[in-house]
Amino acid sequence: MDLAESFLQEKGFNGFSYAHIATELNVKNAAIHYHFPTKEALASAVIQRYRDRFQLWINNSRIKDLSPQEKLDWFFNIYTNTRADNGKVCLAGSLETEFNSLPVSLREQTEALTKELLGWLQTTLSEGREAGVFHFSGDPASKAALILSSLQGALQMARALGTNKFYAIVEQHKQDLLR
Amino acid sequence: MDLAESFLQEKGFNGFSYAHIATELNVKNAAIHYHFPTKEALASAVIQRYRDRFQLWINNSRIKDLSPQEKLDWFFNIYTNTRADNGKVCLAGSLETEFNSLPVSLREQTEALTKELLGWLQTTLSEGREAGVFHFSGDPASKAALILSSLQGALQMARALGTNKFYAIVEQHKQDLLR
DNA sequence: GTCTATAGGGGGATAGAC
DNA sequence: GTCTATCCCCCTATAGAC
Repeated sequence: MDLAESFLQEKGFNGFSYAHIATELNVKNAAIHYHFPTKEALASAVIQRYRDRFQLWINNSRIKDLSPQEKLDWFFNIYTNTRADNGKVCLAGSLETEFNSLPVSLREQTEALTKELLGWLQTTLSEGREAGVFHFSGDPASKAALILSSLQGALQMARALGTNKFYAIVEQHKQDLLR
Repeated sequence: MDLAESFLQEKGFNGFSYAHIATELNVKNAAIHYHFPTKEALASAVIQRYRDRFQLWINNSRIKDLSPQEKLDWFFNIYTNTRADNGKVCLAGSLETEFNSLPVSLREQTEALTKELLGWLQTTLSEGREAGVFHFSGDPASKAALILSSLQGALQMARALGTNKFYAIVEQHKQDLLR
């Protein structure tokens, strides 16, 4: 599952195969089919684990008790680390790009994951604006979608233009919010 | 080339085949190989045409003489129309997601396309800020990258969450700039 | 739980007739 | 310039031995 998750973020759903994983593990691809009968089942398990992990994080007091700025920094750092890790992209973004060729169960998982990321970000932005540390007009849901879409796009753009472009975008978001 | 361009934006480079195009045209795939010997050559021609088209647009007085706000609206409308057209995504975003599995010539084309989009957007943002109609702090290059990355991500996100989410992001960008 | 072997499909690309 | 026919590779998935 670790390898599948990495491949999903590095090559996309259509870009990796049982053979890639099997080779890395020094087993045959039939061994993987024993644990995950279909590629769809494998990817679904990976996304579910990813969602569970995020829920564990945001419900843990280590994150829950942070200030809005610290929460936002923590969130941005997830993406910075994703970029640093072999130029991976956001799991949600990767799946959305291939959405049209995805099995239905994976589309649902992708939708659920994206909504969970957006929901947490929206709440954090609301808290920060009420506390007077974030400044933006309009609906927190829209601002959250703007930021998440930009982070997804920034990780992709960094593949063509380099990591510095990604950093510039993150810094611009901070400036826009803290103005 | 029209079909290849559509497929690139709907299914990605690895998501379409000669057979798909041939079927639509009621010809055999060998006929396409006569005009474009490799898939790489076909995609490269499509991207080049896309770049040339964009250059024609921005150098045409119909766009060149618009106000900064009108230019930005025109640019946003390109993406709105892309979304309305079968849920396509940005060509640059599509290619960046599959960047790791792309032939070198296509990586270079992707990089060039992205830089051209960013360059025009940066210039337009600069003009608008100098004219006092756009408000943002920091480097126009960073703000341009933020907006472009968000538009790319928004088209992808709309596949999972619907067109309204895309509209909300565009409106939020306008509010952020015109505040 | 992993192996060998293989079925069955799709893909990019080419040869040679017309 | 398009056709038929085919090659060869990679893919997902399965059957059955161990």
